[in-house]
Amino acid sequence: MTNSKESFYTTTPIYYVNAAPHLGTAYTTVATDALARFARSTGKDTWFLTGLDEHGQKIEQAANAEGKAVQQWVDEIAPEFKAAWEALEIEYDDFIRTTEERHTRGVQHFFETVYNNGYIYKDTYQGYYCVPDETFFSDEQLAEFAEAREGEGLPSKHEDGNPLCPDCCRPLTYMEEENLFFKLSAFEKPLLDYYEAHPDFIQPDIRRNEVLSFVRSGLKDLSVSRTAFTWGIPIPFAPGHVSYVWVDALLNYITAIGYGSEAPEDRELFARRWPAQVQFVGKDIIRFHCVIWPAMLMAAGLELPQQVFAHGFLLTKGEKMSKSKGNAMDPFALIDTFSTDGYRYYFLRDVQFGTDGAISLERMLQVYNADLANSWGNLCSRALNMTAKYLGGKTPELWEKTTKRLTEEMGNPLAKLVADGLQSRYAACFSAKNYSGAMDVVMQLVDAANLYIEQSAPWALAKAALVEAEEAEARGEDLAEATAPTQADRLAFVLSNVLESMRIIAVLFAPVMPATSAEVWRRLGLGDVLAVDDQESVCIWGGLPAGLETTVGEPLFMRLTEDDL
RNA sequence: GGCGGUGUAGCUCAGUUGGUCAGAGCACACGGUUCAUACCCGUGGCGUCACUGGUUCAAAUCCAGUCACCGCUACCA
Repeated sequence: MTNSKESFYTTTPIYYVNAAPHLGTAYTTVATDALARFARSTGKDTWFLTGLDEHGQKIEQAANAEGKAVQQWVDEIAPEFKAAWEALEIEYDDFIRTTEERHTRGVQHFFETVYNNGYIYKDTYQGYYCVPDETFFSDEQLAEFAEAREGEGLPSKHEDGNPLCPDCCRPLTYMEEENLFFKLSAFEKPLLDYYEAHPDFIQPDIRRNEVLSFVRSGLKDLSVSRTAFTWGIPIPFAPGHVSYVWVDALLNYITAIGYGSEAPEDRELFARRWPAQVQFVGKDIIRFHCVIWPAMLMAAGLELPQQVFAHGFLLTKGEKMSKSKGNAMDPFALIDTFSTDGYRYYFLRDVQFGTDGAISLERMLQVYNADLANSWGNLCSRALNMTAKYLGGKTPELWEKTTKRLTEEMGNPLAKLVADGLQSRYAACFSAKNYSGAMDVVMQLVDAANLYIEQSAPWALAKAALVEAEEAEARGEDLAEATAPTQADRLAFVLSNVLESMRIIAVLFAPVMPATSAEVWRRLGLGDVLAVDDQESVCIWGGLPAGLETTVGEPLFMRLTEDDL
């Protein structure tokens, strides 16, 4: 443990095992992974947590429906998620499941602590309950439904006087259930004060505003225990009660890093990791993460995470999916077509993180071909080919020798672009979770490198160098002793600039496209592992050593056509 | 109903505090080039900046109103 480094703890929500990994969960997880990789590359002591939410009535029912023991059932599902994350190159540091002992212990510790702090009390939950749907409805929900029904001239009550279920229109039953309640209402003011004092706590601002207006409208206490089923974490001081799943689930963020454990190493770990720097959530669960979660932490006397960042939804509206070829928007199918890196790039590049984004196969194909196959992949191809053809497959030896003179003579737009704050612009985008902007910054260098090749025409320099060599030989001169730069020097200069750009591009693309960046690293002769912990200095122009053996290799990204979809 | 947001080229969107702000990328068309994955480079848009009115020497950019679309308005997760 390198305690001198700054700690960076980031999380995804834990996913409910009731549904298989899908586009949405993959989106959150990829975004978190990219940020974690970026944090590592800037030297942060990074910890990336993801996991599974395995409790609750639905899980119990789903397992029962298949005639399996619940634990066995969730044990069978968990590997599906791990396989999905592996396919997406998700480099998590810890994977927590809420059925683990460390989690149970932490949740129970939390309940006892908050109970002792006076924020939990026993009361009766009263309300209308839909037996077939197994759902309680609030007075507000019923009133809204009744209004809508009456607006259509339909009855909102059954003959027996009970209201009808807003979901299924069957009559509801009045129920009473003894529950433990969390005094959420007590935190209305503290939360508002906290939001006020920490404007970045909830991001983007749109979500922050939503939360603000919600909390300002008043908070009601929250029922945090259930007695109707048993698949949950037993509450120590309330026999027969299990934790409400959301309370259980939210606590994973701290139980995974030692909360509730008396062991010295766990206490140390917790002290080091908490509070988290960034917690990613989908916009549908901000209330739990921006209201209930911070209130829970306050009640337990713990610090709040520095930021909860809510991303938008991926919309496929209007998209005619190619049903004939199977479920085209299944992550695994997309990875098969576009590769893991292509998948990761598309979702982070083409969708503004934080707002909803329209995605489609056609668009994905365009972005993949334009940015990855044509621009970045082809740049590598042409540069490595020319290096092999003109320079014998080695990075040029001239850095010290003629760089300065040739820069004065020919200019160096690539070095200038990099020196002009490229990496810092990129880093600023990552700090703002603006993945799209970060990718745009890198693409600027890719485009500039392709343009540079076109304008400096290494193939012409190669021919000129041959001519020059022949003429020198005819005169009996040795070009190696020439004082002025030769055409061969110019050729080497141009290609070394391109290769150096590729090195920096690979470093900057690595958080989003780890596999291809590592491959470019290998082809440049820089080694089998691309591991950076000081991105800023690694991205200073001129870091490519001379004399490395380069490899041409297969195209990084195969161009695709609609027939491939 | 209340609160909030959005409406800019075919598509996705940039446009800080009002004055080269009418833009970028993609897509499309044509031309050039050949190191490369039919790739790269260049050229091409008379877009009412949703509509109306107002403030100003000057508004996509501020104000008012209208229209359209969207989000939130708590306990399945």
